[in-house]
Amino acid sequence: MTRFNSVVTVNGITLWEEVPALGTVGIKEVARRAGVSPGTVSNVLNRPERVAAATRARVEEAIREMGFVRNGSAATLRAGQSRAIGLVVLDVGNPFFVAVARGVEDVVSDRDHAVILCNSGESPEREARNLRVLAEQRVRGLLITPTDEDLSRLDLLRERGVAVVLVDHFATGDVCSVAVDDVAGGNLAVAHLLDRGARRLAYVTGPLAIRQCADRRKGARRALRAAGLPARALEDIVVPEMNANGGGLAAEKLLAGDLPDAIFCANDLLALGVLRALSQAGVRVPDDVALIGYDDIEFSSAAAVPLSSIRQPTYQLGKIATELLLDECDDPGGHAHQQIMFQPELVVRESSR
Amino acid sequence: MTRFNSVVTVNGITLWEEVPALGTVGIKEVARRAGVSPGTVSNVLNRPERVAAATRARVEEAIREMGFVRNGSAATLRAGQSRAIGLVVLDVGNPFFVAVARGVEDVVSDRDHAVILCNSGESPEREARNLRVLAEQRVRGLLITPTDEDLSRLDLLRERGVAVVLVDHFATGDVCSVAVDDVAGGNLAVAHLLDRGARRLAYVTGPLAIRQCADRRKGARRALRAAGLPARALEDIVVPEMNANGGGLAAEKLLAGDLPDAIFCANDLLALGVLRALSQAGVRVPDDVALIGYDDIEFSSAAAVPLSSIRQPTYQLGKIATELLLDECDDPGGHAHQQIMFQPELVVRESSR
DNA sequence: AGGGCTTGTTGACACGTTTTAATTCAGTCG
DNA sequence: CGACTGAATTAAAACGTGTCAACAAGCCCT
Repeated sequence: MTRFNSVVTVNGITLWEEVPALGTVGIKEVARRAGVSPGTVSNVLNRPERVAAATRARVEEAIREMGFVRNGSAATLRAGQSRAIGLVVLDVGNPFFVAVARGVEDVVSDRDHAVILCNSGESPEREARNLRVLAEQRVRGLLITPTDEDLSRLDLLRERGVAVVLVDHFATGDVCSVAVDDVAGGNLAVAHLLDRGARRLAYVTGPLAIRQCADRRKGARRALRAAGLPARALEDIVVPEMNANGGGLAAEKLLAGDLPDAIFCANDLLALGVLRALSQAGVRVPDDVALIGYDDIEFSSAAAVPLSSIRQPTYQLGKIATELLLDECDDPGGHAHQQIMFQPELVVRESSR
Repeated sequence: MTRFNSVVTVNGITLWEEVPALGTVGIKEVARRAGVSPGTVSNVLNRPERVAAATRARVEEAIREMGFVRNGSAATLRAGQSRAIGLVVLDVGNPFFVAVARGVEDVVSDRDHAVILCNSGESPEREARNLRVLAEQRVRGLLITPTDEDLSRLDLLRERGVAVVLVDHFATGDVCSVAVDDVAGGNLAVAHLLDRGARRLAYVTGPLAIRQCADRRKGARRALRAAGLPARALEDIVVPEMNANGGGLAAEKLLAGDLPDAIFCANDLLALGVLRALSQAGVRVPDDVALIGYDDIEFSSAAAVPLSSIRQPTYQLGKIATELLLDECDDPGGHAHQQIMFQPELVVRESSR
C-alpha cells in the first residue's frame, strides 16, 4: 500500500502523520483510525445493529474524515453477486421503454440496488454481447425484452442462478414474465378502424420475427374475421426500423400504390413517421386515410394530427416486473414463476375520428 | 470450491467425473482442463499475443467447453478500476440526452468498454447518489451534465483519479468539457422571432439555476438589445419540470394574462406542451402567437404545428466527449484539458413562419 | 561447447471486502 | 467465588483475477 507522509504542525510541535493516498483508503485504514478491527468496520456498513453505539459513532466519524468509499467490486467478489440488476431493452430511444425503465428504477432504488441499462437495438448479436457483460458483472437478476423467440441466449445467466423476468414478452412455464396482451391490442385497433367504416387496411410494422409485431397482426386479423372480412383486406408493410424513419419508408411504399382506407402502425414512432410523410405528400388524415398507432407515447397527443393509439400500462410493467424479479432473488426456493398479462386500452383522437 | 460429483456410464464402465458446479467455473478450472497454469489462461484472455498459438487454441477450447465467463469484479478489484464509464444525464426521458447517449455508446463499445447510465432527474441529491454508486463501482471515467454550477460533488471521483468530461456544460481550466453555445442559440431563436415582427415575448424555461436555461436567456436578451428593445420585452415563465407537463403549466400562466407575440421555449418538450395547451384554448400558432423550441428533437417536425427549433449536434456531442474521456483515461499524464464549443443552428418551420 | 538471446510458461502474491468461528469481557446466578 | 451467559469484537480465511519476477527451453553466434 503506497502512502504519503505529510508534516503537520500542532501547537509548535511537528508531527509526522501517515496519510493514505486518495483512492487507497480501504476498510483497513478506517479501522486503524477508529481503533477497531476491519471486521467491525464491515459490520458498521452492513449490520450496524450488531455494533455498540459508541463504536459505531467512532467508525462513522473515521469514514467521514477519511472520505472512505466502499469498493463495490471487492464486495461483489466476496458475495458472489452484485447489488445490481440488468435491464436489456430493444430501443432506448423508444419512449415505451423509457417509461418501463422509470418503473424499474423507482423500485430498484427503493430496495437499494442499481440498474445496468443495456440497449440491444433489436439485434440478437448486441443482445448477446450485453448478456455477456451482465454475466461478467454478476448481476443479481435480469429484466429483458428479448429480440426474438430464441430464449437460449438467456441460459448463460440462468445456468448461473440469475433470476430472469421477461418484459413485454409472454412466456410459459419456467420463467416469470410481465406482458401486455398484444393480440387484444391489435384487435382493439383494427376493430376501431373497421367500426369507422374502413374496408381496405394496411399494417405498418417492424420485422414479424419480433413477437409484439406478430401478435398485434394476429389480433388485427382476428378483428377482420369477426367483421367477416378476408385476411387480404389487411396488407402488411414491413420495414426494418421501428422508428419515424421506418414510418417514412412505409409511407413511400403506400404512396406508390392505391392508398388504403386506414393504416394501423405497430408503434407510435412509425405512425408519426407515416403521418409526416403522408402530410408532405398532401394526403389528409383522417379524411383521406385514418391512422392509429400503438404505445400512446407522450408526443402522440401533440402530433400534427393528434394520434389515436393503444395505451399500455408501461410504468406498471416495469414496476411489477422488478418486484417479481427481486422477490425471486430474495427467495429463489419459495418462488413460483408467474406470468402476468395486462390489458391495453384504446385511445381515440383526431387521426381516426 | 463446491463441486458436484456425477456418475457417467460409458461402455458399461461407470466413471466418477468431477464436474464443477455452474457459476463456479473459474480460471483455475479452465487451466486444469487445458493442462496449463492459471497465469497462462489469464494471458490468453488479456494478452493473447504472448501465448503460443497451440496453447492458446487449447485454452480457448477449454473455455468454450466449460462455459467459462470471466468474473468482472475480480478483474476490477485486481486492476483497481473497471472497464466501464459512468454517464449521468439530467433526464433519460429527454430525446436530447438519448441522442447523446447513442454517441457515447457507439464510441465506448468500439473501445470494448461499457456504459453505466444514470439519471439525475435534475436533482442534486440524486446526482450525488449516482456519483457515489459510480465511485463504488470504480468507473474509469465520468461523463456528466451537472445539475448545477457546484462542481464540488465531482471531487468524490476526481480525487480518486477518475477522468471527468462535462457534457453540455462549458467549464474553464482544469477539466474537459464539450458544450454547445447556448448563448448563441438563445440569440438565434429570439433574433428570428424579432425578425418576424414580434415585440412582446415570453421565455418558458426550467429553473434558471440550470445553466442551459440561464445561458439561452442571456442570448435572448442580447438579441433584444441588438434590436434596441428593453429587457422587459421578454417575460420569464419559470416552471419546475422541463417536459410537456411543464409546458402545460406555462401555457396556463400565459393564458391568464395578455398573450405575447411570440414564445421561446428552453426545450422542445416544453414547446410541445405549450403548443398542446394553447391549441386546446383555441389560440392559433403561429397566427396568434409564434413559437420556437430548442433541441430539434425528432418529434418536433411531426408536431401539430411543425415546430421551429434550435438544432444541436447531439450525437457528435456524445461522441467527442467520450473520445476525449477515453484519451484522458489512457494517458492521464500527457493529456491537456480541452473545452470544445459547438455552434447551434436555426431550423425554421411552421410554428414561427 | 558455452554464453547470451528470445519466447513461453509458471507460481505466488495482492487487490478490499465479508463472514465464520473464536475470543474477550462484564454481568448474573447458583 | 466460580461457572455460565450473552453481547461485542476480532483474527483469519476465503472470493477469482492480473502481474511480475523467475525459470525453462530452444536458438544463434562466437
